[in-house]
Amino acid sequence: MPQCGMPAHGNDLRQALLDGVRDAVREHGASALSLRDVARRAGVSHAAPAHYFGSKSGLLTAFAVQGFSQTAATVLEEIARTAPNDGPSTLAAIGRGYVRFAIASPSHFEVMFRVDALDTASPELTQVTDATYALLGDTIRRCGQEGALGGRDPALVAISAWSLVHGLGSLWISGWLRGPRSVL
Amino acid sequence: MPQCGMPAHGNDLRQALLDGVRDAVREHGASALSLRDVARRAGVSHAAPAHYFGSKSGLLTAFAVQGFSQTAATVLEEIARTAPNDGPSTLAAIGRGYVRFAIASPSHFEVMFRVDALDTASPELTQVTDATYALLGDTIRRCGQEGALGGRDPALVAISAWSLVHGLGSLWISGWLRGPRSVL
DNA sequence: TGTACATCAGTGAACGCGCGTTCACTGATGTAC
DNA sequence: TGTACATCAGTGAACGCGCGTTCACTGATGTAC
Repeated sequence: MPQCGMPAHGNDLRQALLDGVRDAVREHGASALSLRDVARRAGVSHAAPAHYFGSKSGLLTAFAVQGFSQTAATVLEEIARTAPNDGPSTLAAIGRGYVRFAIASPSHFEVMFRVDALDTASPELTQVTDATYALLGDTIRRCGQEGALGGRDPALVAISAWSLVHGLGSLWISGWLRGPRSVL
Repeated sequence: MPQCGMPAHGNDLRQALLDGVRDAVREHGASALSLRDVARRAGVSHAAPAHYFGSKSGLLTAFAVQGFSQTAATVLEEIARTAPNDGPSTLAAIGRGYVRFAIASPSHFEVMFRVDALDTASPELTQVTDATYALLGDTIRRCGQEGALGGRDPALVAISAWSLVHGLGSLWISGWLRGPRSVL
């Protein structure tokens, strides 16, 4: 936390800028995001973000990386509080964690899948997405070993499971499942 | 179709502008879409879109309306070629149609769910989304009447079914299920 | 303790750009008589 | 057939704006001696 009344510095400012992205996306949507707005929210000059993140896509990529690792953390948390510890229970826990994160952090979730706005070549991004999704693959493989897939293709199970929770998170965020225009 | 070499007129131009949106979104993503680029693609002055659609959000809303009615058309087509005609088969056909449309028309699919860029108050939009999603509700109600829900809450079945196909379409479009960065 | 120097986080002014919208207009088309 | 008029789709110039990026700089902090 920055000292009271003082601008943030160092890692504080880095985090303050990422928080600015989160708030700006929540308020105006990811399409309308601007570096200058983010800098304004963090209370620094509009050139500061470039100093830390190089460019707008660098900032968004760092924000997406944060989102993926928070997703992993939420998922692991959900697994940890789950019993029994078998494959299908773990898979269900992953799903709950994924949706919980999407609903709790819609700005992150939205930017994470705005592929056209990210530096997809970023090693940090590659690493964190690989780590996050390895969890899913491992768990489904475990389900297979435990005979819980009933002969289904593990890859299809993975795609189905992921689609279900990803769609649920997306629809919730875009508002079709709640509010006055809810269709259900 | 406009005559060869001549600029489009009337409904032709309207359609040419919508086609311009489709191509621009496909090439640069929905975030980067500009009225001027769309007009350039349609071969008209940059003030022409305003003449037909009033504003940028008017253009995007018209594009989303087109997307929703094409979704409905694809779904109906898929239902028509399906036998038998019972609730569950129809539900599966709706899912296939939905995903088929998303993959065939990624630009439309993307804009349809960019809620923050649309005139959500538009009566045309309200009407076409209501009509599209009524199909889902009706079919699930039919499944219930046929005893095919096994006592499940119809609303939850609807959300699950929609989440599954929506997530599949979204993930496919954003590229996580295909290409060199495919995680599966 | 004091002096000189290096570092570097963050500044602020400047740049050129493409944007969405507005508006008076043009010129082709259709209608009335 | 010819003339006068109305319509309106689309033009093009102009507007003010906020944007992302660049860059020489400042000034606080830390280190060497």
